[in-house]
Amino acid sequence: MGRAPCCDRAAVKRGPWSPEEDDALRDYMQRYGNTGSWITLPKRAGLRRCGKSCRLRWLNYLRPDIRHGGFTDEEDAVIYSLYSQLGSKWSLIASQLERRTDNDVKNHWNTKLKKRLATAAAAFSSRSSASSILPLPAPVAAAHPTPPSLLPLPVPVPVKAEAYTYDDFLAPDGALFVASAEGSTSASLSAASSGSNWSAVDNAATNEGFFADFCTAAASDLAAADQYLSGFFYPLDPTLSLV
DNA sequence: AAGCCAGTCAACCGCAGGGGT
DNA sequence: GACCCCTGCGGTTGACTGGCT
Repeated sequence: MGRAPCCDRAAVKRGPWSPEEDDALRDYMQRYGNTGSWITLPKRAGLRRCGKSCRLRWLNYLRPDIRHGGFTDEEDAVIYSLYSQLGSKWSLIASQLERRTDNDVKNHWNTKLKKRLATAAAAFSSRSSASSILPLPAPVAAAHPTPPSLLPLPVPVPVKAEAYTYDDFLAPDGALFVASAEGSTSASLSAASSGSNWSAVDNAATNEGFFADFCTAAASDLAAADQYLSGFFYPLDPTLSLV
């Protein structure tokens, strides 16, 4: 037996909102706010809509304090970094971006960022002299459990302006960082405990030692490594990993 | 000009979880 | 503890749009 629907589907309008409906909801929210429940709001506002639909319309579109589209490079950097750590926690990621909604961030990721990342990964895989030993999975393919130590996130997340370079992956003594965490799915924790703070590490480490292989391969092709890394993995502020 | 196709994004759906009883 | 109600979330769908043939 299925779950009871939240409203009478035959009695409510569905699909795109008309300007008149937008006006009605906006007027109501600006006059009274949602002092009751979303379920009862349509009746109070004179709308033939499901309460959930009203909530979504208001939160994702009509609310005055949100922006649509036009994601900046810095915002992209935050999204890449947080996705690499948190997976598809869109509301959490959106909360780290000023005036962005989870739906907007999710759409932006699915339509642009994910493809950009896959294209770059494929490009690196095909041109790297060491590509034969690189499994090169799509680095963002698998969402993984959120490390408890990463939460709660500071607001807003500080982000370095520049992207990673190969040098960022060298330990202070010049050794490759990942050499000490090869194959470990908790590489990010190792990074944190050793004073590093590379969000990319955890992401890459979820892929069966991919990152260790990558660094080994990259040692013979630094230019390719730089190109691959820059623009996709960004160092975060140390406090993010060391809560 | 018409048809096709890929990209974009608003909206829907079902589930999880919190709070109240 | 069990149940119900409601909100919030993430995955998915489908309408729309613009570019290409």
